[in-house]
Amino acid sequence: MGRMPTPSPRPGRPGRPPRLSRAEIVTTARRIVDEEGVAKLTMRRLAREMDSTPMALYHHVRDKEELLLLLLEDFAAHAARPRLPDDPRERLLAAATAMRDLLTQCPWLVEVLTADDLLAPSALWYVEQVVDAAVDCGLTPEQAVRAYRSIWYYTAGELVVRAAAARRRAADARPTYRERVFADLDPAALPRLAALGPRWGELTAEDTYAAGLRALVDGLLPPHRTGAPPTDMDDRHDRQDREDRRDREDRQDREAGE
Amino acid sequence: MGRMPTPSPRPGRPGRPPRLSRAEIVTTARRIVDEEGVAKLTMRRLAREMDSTPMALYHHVRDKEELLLLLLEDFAAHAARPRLPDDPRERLLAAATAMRDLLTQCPWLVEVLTADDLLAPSALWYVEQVVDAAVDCGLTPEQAVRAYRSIWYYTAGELVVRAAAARRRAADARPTYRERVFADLDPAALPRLAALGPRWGELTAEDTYAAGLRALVDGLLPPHRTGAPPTDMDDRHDRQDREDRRDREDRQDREAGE
DNA sequence: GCTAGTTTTCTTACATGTATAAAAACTTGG
DNA sequence: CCAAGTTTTTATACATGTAAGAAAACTAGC
Repeated sequence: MGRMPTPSPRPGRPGRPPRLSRAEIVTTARRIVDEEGVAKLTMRRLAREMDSTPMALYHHVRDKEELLLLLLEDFAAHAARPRLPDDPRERLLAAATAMRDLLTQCPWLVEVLTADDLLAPSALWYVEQVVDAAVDCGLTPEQAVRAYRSIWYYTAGELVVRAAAARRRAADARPTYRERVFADLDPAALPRLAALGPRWGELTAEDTYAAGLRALVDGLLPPHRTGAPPTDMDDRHDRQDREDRRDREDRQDREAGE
Repeated sequence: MGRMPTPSPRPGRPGRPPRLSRAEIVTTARRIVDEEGVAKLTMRRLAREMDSTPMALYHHVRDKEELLLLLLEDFAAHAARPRLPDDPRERLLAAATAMRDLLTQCPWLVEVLTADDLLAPSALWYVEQVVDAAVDCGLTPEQAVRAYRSIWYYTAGELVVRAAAARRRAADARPTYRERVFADLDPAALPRLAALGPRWGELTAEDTYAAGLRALVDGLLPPHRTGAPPTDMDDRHDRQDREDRRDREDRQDREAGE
């Protein structure tokens, strides 16, 4: 089929003019993933969809992993960035949560997560917000990076584990291993787990990301200096508005345009 | 080659007598991994090593993933379990750290981690210890399980990310993507990260597992109720002997036999 | 010994990611 | 128009996990 190779194939350029482009590849890949799931995205399928050959793709993309990373970049670039609270601690929590929400929507992420500890360039915005908020909470830049790393480990782990659990559930409920293991626990050797017994399943199904994140952040940041610890269990609405809030808002507004 | 199929092939059993066994498969697989790395462990190679065919393996093992899980089980079963401190908080930290140390030694783990949120049966001992310690710290069993899950996410994430980083380093230092991304950060959009700049690399190389774990546990457990925090930094020897300590020790001793 | 049933093994085949090398489609300089 | 150089595409090939089904090697009943 006659597709435009690319609006401007750079006229004076030597060599065979390209019929494919990274952008088109990513677009097509995304369409396949959106329509039929990431499992259907194979290099051959993608090539066929573009009236090309598998190996032609490899001149635009190093390997499939890079393709998935580009997919993530594309997704992150087009995602709306949330408005973050002013209080630095809440901002940190919100940024981390938003990052996690974003990544949860990317089914191809799991295969990329095991391959790169950082994310697509567009996702770095979230990293920046977390680090910045941590500094505003009183950490040094170095401590803030370490704090971010801990949060990232926690987040990445949650994503990987939950994605795996979902995949396993999808693969028509095979009662493998794990179920068998938990069926016959030795109460003498593992009393706590045996006592939990069948409830383990429902407990691990809970979404505890937010609670765990809060705990982690509690431990990472210097102690709260809010008024009365016992009474402010849910004072997440009272803005303390301590510092340079305006600066940050300006910055955010400028970048929020997508 | 004439190998014993298995000492006792259950004499009265109908059907073709097996030449392979799970145990032998796991043993051979482990040898290959130990000698030449997990990359060399393929179903074909494993079969050849046992004078068999790839598909014969599939009657003893559901798929390669289960094989890797069995490898982990084998490893965990033969690993020495550490003696844990008495203070429940320190015990929790020690158990989690020991678990992580164990898993760090399993190069095949990364491919399994994305597939199962729990581990081999033998590794459940660590889970039990963490949950038990958390309960001793004052959490309800439900809270303890949630706490364990948070710790597991953190631990799994760290393992996955670090393994990926190591793999990337091994694949002859290709300056892909990530490096390029961090080379040209926009200081206006990402001031914190840009300011870190080249130091990001060294900071992410640090091993901060212990610190992050401590922070997480700090946040997960109810506040410390030790007498004078500054003075008893290392009172891990003064047994508080609150509860059934003897029971636990007995239990531990019994199982410590490798 | 023969047949039926059962369990394990083997043969063949397919889809996948991707390495290697050849071919194609251009540009530029003669 | 032709030769050399450059970039993209194609053809072919290989290793991998594993599905499907045939074959082999045994036991029990006749």
